[in-house]
Amino acid sequence: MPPSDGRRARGQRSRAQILDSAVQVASTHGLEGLSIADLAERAGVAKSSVHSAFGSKEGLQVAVIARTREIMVGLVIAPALRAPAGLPRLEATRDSWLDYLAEDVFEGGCVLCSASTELDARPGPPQDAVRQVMRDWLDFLSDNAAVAVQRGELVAATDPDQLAFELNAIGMAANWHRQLFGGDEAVSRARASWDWTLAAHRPRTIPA
Amino acid sequence: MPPSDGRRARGQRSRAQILDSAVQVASTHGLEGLSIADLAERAGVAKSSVHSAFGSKEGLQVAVIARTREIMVGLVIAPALRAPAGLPRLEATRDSWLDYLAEDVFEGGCVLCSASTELDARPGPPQDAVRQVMRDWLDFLSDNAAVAVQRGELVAATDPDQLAFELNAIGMAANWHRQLFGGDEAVSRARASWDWTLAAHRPRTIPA
DNA sequence: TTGGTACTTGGACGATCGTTCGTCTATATT
DNA sequence: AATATAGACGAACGATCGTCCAAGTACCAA
Repeated sequence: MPPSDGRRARGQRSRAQILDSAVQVASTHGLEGLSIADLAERAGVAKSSVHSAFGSKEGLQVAVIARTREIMVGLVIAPALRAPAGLPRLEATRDSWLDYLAEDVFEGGCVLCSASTELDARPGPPQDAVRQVMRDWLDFLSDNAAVAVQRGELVAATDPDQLAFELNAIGMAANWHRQLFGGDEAVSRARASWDWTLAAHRPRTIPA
Repeated sequence: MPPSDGRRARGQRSRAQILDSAVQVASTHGLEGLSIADLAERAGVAKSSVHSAFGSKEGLQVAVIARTREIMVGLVIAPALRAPAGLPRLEATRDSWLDYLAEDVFEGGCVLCSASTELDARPGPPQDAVRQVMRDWLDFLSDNAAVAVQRGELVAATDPDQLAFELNAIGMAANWHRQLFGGDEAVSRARASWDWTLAAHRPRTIPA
């Protein structure tokens, strides 16, 4: 409790601590619903400390987006990268993503989903940040779809960008449905949709 | 300018006027971003007038949701009802919905899409209102899918609720993608996905 | 040991928030 | 014509917002 450790280390640790609770708050109250005073109280520090740690509320929002990206990469992308690029990696992404949603990592659901919707009409650095994150995410899906096509795991007629659009739509809808209506129906439906969609693009297979 | 008309009529007209601009503001700044002072200034009335017209900010939010539902019904549901129930009505819904999105009726995109995401972790009357609206919407899709199955327009193996989940996911993703990235790519991709998905469930047809 | 740096703190700033109140006027009712 | 009412109004409420500033303190490097 007393500041026996280095000020620098303590500062960064404090910043990370604030950020983690900020991510949780943002998942339920949105990026605009973040309150510096509230975060300070949660972390047990002065309000001005929170402010100076991020420069401004906008800086805090950008930091929350960056931190959320880190978490998402660790929980969804990293496990998928253990599978070979192409169709296996897409299937692994399906599993890691839906598991991530089913486990309610964030109290209010996927922060990137809500943040990208919240900011989609409000230009500025936070919007730029979340747009880039989602762009990278769509590219990740599209790139693996392209590899799958190249390897013959999916039919040549498959449009990688179109497939990425559809798979992302299903996952985001799963988060939306689960948060709004509750239960496990959303995740199971999303899994069925991913399976169905991928199967429909496989060669030598007639979709049921 | 001078209040020559009836007070009652003027009151209701003023309320409707405020509500319409509130819907526009909500599409960009969210339901929580609504400011009574801002709406009063836009309508040229006193701040207290706006407040008393809706009772509270929460009442204003519920009224905005109800008004948005009316607009959506008029622009999306009503045109679709001119087509026969079942597959034709689903296809008409695809057209009216995607046209509605492409025309940018709301500056910040579909209010129901953003509101349902914004409120999905904040219980209360506004959340109840938007949940019911979305429930009705999903039922509308599901009911027509069921009719289509019953009439043999879609294969018997089709799960109406599953199909409604997927079609809704595509449309909401279209709104999301269009708002975040701009352009017409989102709408055209959504149209292709609707077509593809419906075609895949039609009998005697092998999806390409 | 001595500066300089990094971080925290409490206090205060103006602005804006939703809300409440008393009052006035034009309308509707009788 | 007399009365009740609905709507709009301006002023002010306390609370909270993000931001800024001056001071204090523990760390680091010289």
